[in-house]
Amino acid sequence: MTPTSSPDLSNAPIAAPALLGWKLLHQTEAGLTSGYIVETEAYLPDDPASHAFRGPGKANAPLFAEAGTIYVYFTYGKHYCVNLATGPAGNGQGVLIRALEPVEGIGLMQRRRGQERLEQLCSGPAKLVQAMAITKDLSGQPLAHGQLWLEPGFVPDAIRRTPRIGISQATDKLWRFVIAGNRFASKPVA
DNA sequence: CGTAAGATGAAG
DNA sequence: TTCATCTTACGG
Repeated sequence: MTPTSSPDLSNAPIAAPALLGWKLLHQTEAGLTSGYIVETEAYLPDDPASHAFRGPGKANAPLFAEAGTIYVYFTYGKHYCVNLATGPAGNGQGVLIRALEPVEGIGLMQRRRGQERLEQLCSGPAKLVQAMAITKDLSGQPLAHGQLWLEPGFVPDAIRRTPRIGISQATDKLWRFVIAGNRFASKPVA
């Protein structure tokens, strides 16, 4: 099976595993950084753990935009995380990008993170945002070549599903997707 | 208005 | 296990 030219973002639980293996790229003045997506989570409109659950607000509006819109949120007083909106416009759902396998701009990412080990560079939703220097300015914008965009990578041979990390509601749903055995995940799974 | 809790990470 | 440190949502 070969990668298609764009991932299926029609529905979060489909998009989340479909995004695994895709390369996420970010271009800044400092340089290009990129990595293969190795861990994602799906969030749905009627999902109490989702930022979209209580309807559109100031910060979460991009989740209700058309598929492929970038949603960057701030949390815990110091961290940013990045999502891609999925589903039709008006439907609040998306996929949280939780970990990357570093590919390009590794030196730049190491400097931004103050961290040498590749396994710790992008092994968490806020880590990869820091490594790639993704900012809230991108929230609400579409994926765009030369800014933040996706390119085909590889097709994972095995994907594991687990409960999502860091939530207190809907913990029974298996909406976290990880490439089996990948050592760049936030919490690797066999 | 005041306040609590949050899709986290790093240090102790 | 604790704490940093800010935004938003919700209660009074």
